[in-house]
Amino acid sequence: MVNGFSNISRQTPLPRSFYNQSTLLLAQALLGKYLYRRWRNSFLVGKIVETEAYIGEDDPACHAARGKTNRNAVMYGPPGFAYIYFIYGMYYCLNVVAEAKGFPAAVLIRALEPLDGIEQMMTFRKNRIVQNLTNGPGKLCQAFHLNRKQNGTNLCGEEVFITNGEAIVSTHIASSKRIGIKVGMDHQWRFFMKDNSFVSRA
DNA sequence: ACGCTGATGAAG
DNA sequence: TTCATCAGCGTT
Repeated sequence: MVNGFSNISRQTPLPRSFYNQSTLLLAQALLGKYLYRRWRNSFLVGKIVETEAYIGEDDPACHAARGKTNRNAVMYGPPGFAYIYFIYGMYYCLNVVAEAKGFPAAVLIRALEPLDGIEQMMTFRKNRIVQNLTNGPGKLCQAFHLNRKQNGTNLCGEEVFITNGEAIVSTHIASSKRIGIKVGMDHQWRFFMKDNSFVSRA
């Protein structure tokens, strides 16, 4: 144990092929996976426990609903890259680009269960309550120090990546309407772990 | 329930 | 250039 980090050996980043699949399947497949963020030769690590799918130009809630712009360009690129955008004047949200190049879709990472580097997360969040570090999309970006500099980052690289994590039983996954949007409410495209206390809301 | 905060993109 | 909007959070 050095500087609050344990010395667990990290797993191998998931390959690009993992991200090249249906956004709805990817959103569920990401549950239980581990998000790694390199920080000063150590890693901040969290288990993904809540996601949302945003799928193509026909999804009115998707940032690509009005076509390609500078802001959403990463979503139109190849899968397995980070789409990070600034929202509400003060927060960032982390998305994982899904599906083949040219089709704009992504999975929003909405909540994590902190696993390693918790002291560093507390510093970034200015909050010492573990429960309150990563239970929301803006919060987890603050805890993992993710911002516009990481927009477009290759998730098969060294700085930010996702590993196999833990196997999840499908019966432990629940779905609901997506949170914080006013359109596209006809879909249940939010997925989360039942009974995990780090999910952003019940 | 509301204020904070600023990038975004559509309208003019 | 102006303006409403916004995939959130913390405090009331």
